[in-house]
Amino acid sequence: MTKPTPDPRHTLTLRDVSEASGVSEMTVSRVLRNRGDVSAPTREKVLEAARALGYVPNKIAGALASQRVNLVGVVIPSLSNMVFPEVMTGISEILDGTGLQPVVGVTNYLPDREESVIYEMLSWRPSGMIIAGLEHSAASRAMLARAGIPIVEIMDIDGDPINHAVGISHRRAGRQMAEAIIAAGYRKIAFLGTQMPNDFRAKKRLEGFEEALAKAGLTLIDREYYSGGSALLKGREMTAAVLTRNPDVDFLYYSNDMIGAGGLLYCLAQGIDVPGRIGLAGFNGVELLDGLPRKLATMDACRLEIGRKAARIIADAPEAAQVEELFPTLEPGDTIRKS
Amino acid sequence: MTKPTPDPRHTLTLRDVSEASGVSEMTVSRVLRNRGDVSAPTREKVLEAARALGYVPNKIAGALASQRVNLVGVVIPSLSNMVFPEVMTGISEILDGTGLQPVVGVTNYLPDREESVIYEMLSWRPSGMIIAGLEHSAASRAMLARAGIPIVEIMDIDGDPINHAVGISHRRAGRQMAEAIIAAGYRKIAFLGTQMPNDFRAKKRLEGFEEALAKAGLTLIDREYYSGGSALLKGREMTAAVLTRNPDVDFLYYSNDMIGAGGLLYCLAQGIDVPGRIGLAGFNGVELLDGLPRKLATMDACRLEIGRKAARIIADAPEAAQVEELFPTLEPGDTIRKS
DNA sequence: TCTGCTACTGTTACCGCTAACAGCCACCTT
DNA sequence: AAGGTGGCTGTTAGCGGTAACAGTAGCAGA
Repeated sequence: MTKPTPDPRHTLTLRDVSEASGVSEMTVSRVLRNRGDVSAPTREKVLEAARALGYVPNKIAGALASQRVNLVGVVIPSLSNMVFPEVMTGISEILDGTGLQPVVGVTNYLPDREESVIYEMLSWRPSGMIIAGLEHSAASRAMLARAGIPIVEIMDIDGDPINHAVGISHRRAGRQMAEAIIAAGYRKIAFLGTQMPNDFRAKKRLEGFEEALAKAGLTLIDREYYSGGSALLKGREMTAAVLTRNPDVDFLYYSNDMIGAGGLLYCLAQGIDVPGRIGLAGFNGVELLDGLPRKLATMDACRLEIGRKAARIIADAPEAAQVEELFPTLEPGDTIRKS
Repeated sequence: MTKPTPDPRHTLTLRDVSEASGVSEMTVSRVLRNRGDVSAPTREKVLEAARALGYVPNKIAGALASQRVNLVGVVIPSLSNMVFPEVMTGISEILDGTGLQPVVGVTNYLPDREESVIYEMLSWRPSGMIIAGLEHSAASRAMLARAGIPIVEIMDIDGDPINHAVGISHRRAGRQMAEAIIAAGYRKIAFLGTQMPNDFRAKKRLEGFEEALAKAGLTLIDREYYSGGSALLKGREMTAAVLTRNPDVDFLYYSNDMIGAGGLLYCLAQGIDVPGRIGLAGFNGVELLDGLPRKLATMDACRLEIGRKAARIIADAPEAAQVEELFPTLEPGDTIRKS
């Protein structure tokens, strides 16, 4: 319970260290950054003084003078989604070796908020930006395009990137899942997903899904949306609703694993034969699924790898814009009949 | 797929806007910050020019000149924990109205990493710092103490804060849970938790728990630790292991809800009578629990409120150090016998 | 002995913005 | 008419570092 400032003096600057060690500020700066030649004894003296004083460099001044900022902005829609923390892990993993540091901004799926987060971040002149999705306001795109730094849009590649992009085709992912379901013999298929008008990737998956259904002469026999609340619980509730409305449905396609898991638990509790009577599938490949009584069919979104590749692009800052497509694998689990 | 810099010129500065609008840089600065008196026509002209050019202010220069940084450092052990995203929500909620902005740093429960994250953050001279836990290296404590900004340690209050603190007593939480369990008539109690040597809060809960057991003349009849992997799955596995070793155990106390949920699913699948034959309890009150077939007993850690209060302290920057204790409520759910 | 080079340290001029203060003008006031 | 007074705009001097360049000393080679 000490006071925050035990020492009444001003915050320390290079000058303080310089005076304490008897060399110029420039030499102190060199020692602290490990740049240029400094004799061993001087270096020792300086480090000693800096340590004794508890000096912490001022990066604001440093960045202004050197025109270099070791920050990478990362803009994502949500932290509670389970998927973005994993992307962050991939990013940190790569950035850790480069002296670059990620700074996270959260948009809550709101375009306005995204715009202000981007603006705020750019005003700190980061070395690069990583942003989820390809859909941004015109102003956001313009800001990013003229920032003069590498921009990487992640998660999705179905669209026109500002600069670089790393992700999967959600449209294709939806299509693939539909094809697998149809091949397994299911015909009365329902969709259950988020209401969120701004979850463009879920929307694209559904588009691809319906496209493939149409090609097989099928249409969704029901759809159910939710927003907010406990995803697991919503999964149960929505599943109950669909099964009541359409007792003859034979497949439930969920827009994410969490609600899929809720649905699975519900079906099992009802004693429904899964995957015989009803099949289930989600999307994402969250590790949570490993602990369920039965393994939910899903598709891995390559989150870790997306984070890694995006960070690598920022670190390398290649001249030419690149688009890296990753290919998610369909994991049939135990909730789709073996055809 | 445009190039990142459509315009070959240097990045824009106040001077560019000033020239474009025919007024001094100072006036532009005033308009852009909404500070001081500027005539309506001038303001219009400046805003127009800034918008047309796509000017984004340089906060680095601004911060250096004004000695004010609208950043709040938030240091947490992990993002995938489910608990910290909620704390972040509380923080953002309050900070949103103040012009302050949170910047997250993740330590992965490593003291060394915590130290460097703190150092890095302080070097940006934030307006305040929010840090999880009371246990930090001597160097970390020293840096924070002499930073001259409000420091709020969150989650825990069993210890000696550097400055402010907001949290619950985990020792007391453990004790309370033990008392409830004993009161319900359980006697053969086992603990299942994380191995993590640096999860001090889980450790304190266990201490409090054992303390209360001891007072009733009981000791844990078994304990099982894990690290890494899917918590839900680990919960199943550990539960199986404990039940095999000690078929007569009658209560399983989990260090978090996720493994508790795994244990619950396992017990239900085995047809074990919960809470008759075996009782279960976790810790945290994660919303996931709402979707389980049966509601797991738990204790709410007040995460949202902790985030809010911490942010409020930073925003108000009170002179006197304050310690705010919150009191978690025990939610018996359906997995403890009604005594 | 003088030159040239290397190893080390210091000096100067900013980086882009803002605090503080200094005008200037129109309009009152007395 | 002299002296406020407020509204608006500009000037100056940094903020705390770093790039670029300028010494200085010591030593090897010619």
